[in-house]
Amino acid sequence: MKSFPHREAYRESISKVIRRDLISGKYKCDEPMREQKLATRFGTSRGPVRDALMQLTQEGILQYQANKGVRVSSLLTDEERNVVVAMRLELEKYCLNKFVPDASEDDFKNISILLERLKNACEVASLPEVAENDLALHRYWVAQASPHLESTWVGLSVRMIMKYSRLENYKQSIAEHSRIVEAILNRDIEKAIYYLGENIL
Amino acid sequence: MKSFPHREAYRESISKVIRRDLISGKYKCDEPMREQKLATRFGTSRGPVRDALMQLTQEGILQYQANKGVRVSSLLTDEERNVVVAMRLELEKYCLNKFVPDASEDDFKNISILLERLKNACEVASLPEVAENDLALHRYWVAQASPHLESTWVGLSVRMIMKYSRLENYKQSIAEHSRIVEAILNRDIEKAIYYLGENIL
DNA sequence: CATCCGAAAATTGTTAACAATATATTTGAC
DNA sequence: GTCAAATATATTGTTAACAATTTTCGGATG
Repeated sequence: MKSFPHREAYRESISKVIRRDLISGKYKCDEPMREQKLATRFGTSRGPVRDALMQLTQEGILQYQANKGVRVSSLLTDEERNVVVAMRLELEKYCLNKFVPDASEDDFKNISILLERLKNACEVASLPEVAENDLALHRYWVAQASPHLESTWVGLSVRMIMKYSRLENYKQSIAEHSRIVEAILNRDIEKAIYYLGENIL
Repeated sequence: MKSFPHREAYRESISKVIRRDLISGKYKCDEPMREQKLATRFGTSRGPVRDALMQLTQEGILQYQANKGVRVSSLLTDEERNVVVAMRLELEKYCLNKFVPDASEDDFKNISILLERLKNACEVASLPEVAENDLALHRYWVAQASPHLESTWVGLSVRMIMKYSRLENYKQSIAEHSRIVEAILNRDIEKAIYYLGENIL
């Protein structure tokens, strides 16, 4: 039994956990993130933790100051959020256009699974779970259509979701995503993009 | 004489140099970047080099594979580039709208200096210099208007410029930026944004 | 000659110790 | 008691050594 398949799981898995904590509001705004504390929490040395923190800084949800470490970044202003929304929508529309015609049966199956997971999370009504599965679903077609732009998309989406999450409308979230996925399964690009526009705002 | 004012210059300065090298095509596509080689080149250990490489990876110009390090990322497709252009334009329009009304005399002076530098670089006709000063000028109003979105902007802009640079039209670049800056100095937002749209594409 | 296997080399991933900086605490003068 | 300087503590930045993985290369085998 291997404890880690490819060693590089560390950086990614640590940043994933911290990202989730940030989305679920576990850290206050401007609160400093201490490397040693996180390192002991994750059972590693400070190295991989620093990697993860730097990645999140680049995504924009943490803020770095020389010799002072990173703090939780202040939220976007309403105007900034609008810009981010517009950019994300632009990006994701392109991805759907690209993804829908070429999608395989496997893709359809994967999307259905992700939608199911989102539904479950919504029924349990656990905000961080909902956020994670919401992003995972969208991320799927982004990654398939354009690996190049995936990291850009992550940065935009996470910060958009942190500002204020409509995600608390669990029923609505289920309905919106069901419509999008249904349109995709029918290879109806127009409809998929239309419902996407209703979902992302 | 201090050898480094705030220690954290390393990460930033190293990534700046590597970014310039990448823009000027010093590395072939898919070429692996060896950490030790870079470390000796910059006279540091591998640590700061890894930091810089990870940052550039997050910007999207390098590509990471577990246990294999980073390679030069393949270029955007034409379609992807169009999306990136649209996103950057969206972002930068917002920044100009925000920046122009509130800009101080110091801001005007700084912009004029940056424009002058760009002109000089264009006359020397050194592509990497032109690219750097082009980005530095645009970056100024982005940073002033929205520090939150600065790193997002950097990622978009660098990848846009790497794809194919209209920058080789040195005369045109000077004219375009002169017009933008002139409009800004007159606090004419409409015109500034109009000329920006002509410049970014 | 091609190919598979294994050892050696090169490279990345992680760690702990050390250096430099920032923060908190104490001390002392007034 | 208050403020400032000095000291101690905590935290980040860097490094070199070690561990794990990947790549390279030589040789045995068919």
